[in-house]
Amino acid sequence: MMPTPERTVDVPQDFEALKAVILERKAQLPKRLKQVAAYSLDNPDEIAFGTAASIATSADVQPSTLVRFAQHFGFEGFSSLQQIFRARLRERTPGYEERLKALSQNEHSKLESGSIFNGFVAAAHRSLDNVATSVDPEAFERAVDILAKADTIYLIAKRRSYPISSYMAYAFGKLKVKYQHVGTAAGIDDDMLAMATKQDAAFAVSFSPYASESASQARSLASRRVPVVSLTDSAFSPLAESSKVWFELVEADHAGFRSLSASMAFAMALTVAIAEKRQRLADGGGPIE
Amino acid sequence: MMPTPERTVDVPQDFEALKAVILERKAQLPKRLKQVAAYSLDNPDEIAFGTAASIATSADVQPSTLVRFAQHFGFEGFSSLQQIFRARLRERTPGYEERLKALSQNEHSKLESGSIFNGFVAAAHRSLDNVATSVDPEAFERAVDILAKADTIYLIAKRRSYPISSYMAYAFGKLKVKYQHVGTAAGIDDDMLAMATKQDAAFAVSFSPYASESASQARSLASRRVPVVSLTDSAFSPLAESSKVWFELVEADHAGFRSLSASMAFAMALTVAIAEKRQRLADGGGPIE
DNA sequence: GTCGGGGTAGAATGGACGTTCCATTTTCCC
DNA sequence: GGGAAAATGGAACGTCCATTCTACCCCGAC
Repeated sequence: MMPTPERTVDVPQDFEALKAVILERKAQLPKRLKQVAAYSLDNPDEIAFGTAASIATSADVQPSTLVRFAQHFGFEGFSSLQQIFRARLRERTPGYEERLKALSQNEHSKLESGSIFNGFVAAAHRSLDNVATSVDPEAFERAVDILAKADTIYLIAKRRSYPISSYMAYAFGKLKVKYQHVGTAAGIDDDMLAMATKQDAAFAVSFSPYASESASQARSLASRRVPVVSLTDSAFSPLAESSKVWFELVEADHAGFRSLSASMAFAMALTVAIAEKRQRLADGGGPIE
Repeated sequence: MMPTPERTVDVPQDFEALKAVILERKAQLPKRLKQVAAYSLDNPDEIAFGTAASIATSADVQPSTLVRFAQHFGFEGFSSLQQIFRARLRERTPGYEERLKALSQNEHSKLESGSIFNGFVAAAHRSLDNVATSVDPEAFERAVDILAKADTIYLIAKRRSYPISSYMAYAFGKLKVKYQHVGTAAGIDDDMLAMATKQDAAFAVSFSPYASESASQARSLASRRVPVVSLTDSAFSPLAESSKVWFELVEADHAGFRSLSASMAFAMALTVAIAEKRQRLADGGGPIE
């Protein structure tokens, strides 16, 4: 009989390790065990809370298969494997709602401004969460493509959107990407835009209530076949119709003041992605490929 | 005998509701049940995962007390109360690390720009998390106080910080707070600042590498007893020494590009808090109180 | 002082749980 | 195609669980 104690050393001790091991050995697992492997990674919460019997039914295997599965990975039985799944829920970093709730319970009661501060942080978190799922990566790729190929990038933004374009202007400067910042000094904007050609491109940002200037400038550029990429907050935005690619980005708000965090993160990502693509186009733009 | 069905209507169905009910009735609970109430709110995870026996030991009561506790709140038995605690963990919004990990597993492999995008969103989240804990609410309160009492607020920011002050300028305009935006057109800045008096105040933003102008402007204002509030990224910032209140805010970065999300959220909160305090000062500034 | 009733502890109970075992089926190698 | 080894299904088992029940205790009312 083989002594058991030494086996315990390489048993996964946390969920990530377990997941890695399962994934690694999944292919070589027998049919039923593979079934359990798939189920366990797809429904970790069920494993954490369910009973062997209920999980077995749900995964369409026998309870004994669960035990064998656990033992295959070095656990003593199903129960000890289940501990890993429970620990995962215990230790999971709490959602920011909870973190901020905890925060506001501590600080907010002390000082009124604290709640304002927490409110904006929370709104920013929500916005970022939203943008992470709502931006279509393919559209993003197309936008990067258009702007990376442009000779000069025209940045169009007024009022609330202006901080975004001014960041991009700063970053483009650092990254040596040719740009024109439209919206700075009134009057010369249209003259500036009149010089744009098909070889250029524009990036326009406008949120409701839409600045009519931005819309008409975008329209004018589009009519002269200058490609326009835009960032706005609604499909009905006047910018959308003039744009080759456009992104809908709804910022969360606190007390009616909309966050800019998601737009900012988007702008940074776009800026860096453009610069990076330019780099590659410049390097690979020669004879090869 | 009283029919049971109607009792089920006011049984708490989620953790928040349960918590509220427990808190509400806690004071009037018998000794042992109060003990359980305290334990359950302090160790919700234990309730979720433990067995009645283990929880009873840990809370230093009898298992039967747990059952009575559950029944006191309208549950059929301890197990159904436990479901509430389990659901709480199940439905807890996952940490954004997990969300983004999941996201990047889907999208990133498809498109390279996706990873840039996700990276910036993640950096922004991290920044926000950091700022939520690092900003001292009392310092924030003092900053609000100084700036709310100022006649004119001078906004000082260059380069990377400029988008932040330009947002504040926009918002102050909307909120009818008198301000001067320093850093727009070169040359007239110092003339503008020369007009500042003790009745005014300044808000300066500068991150490393610090713009020497911003530092010297802040120093000049401070020497003339114009109160300065500043936002910077290090205790060694030249701004700190000139400031009555200053905030250290370290932004997370992705690929070397620092986020602006936390600074932006901070700026928004400060702006709105100032405006709100001004409102109150104006209203309550009269005879009463 | 004792009576009554809510509160509690702890043993009793019945059911469900994880696990084990073995007969059967499947897989793969000779 | 036969046979051994691995994999599987399903029943059996002993344990531990949540719950119930009953006796006891405490504490205020009369």
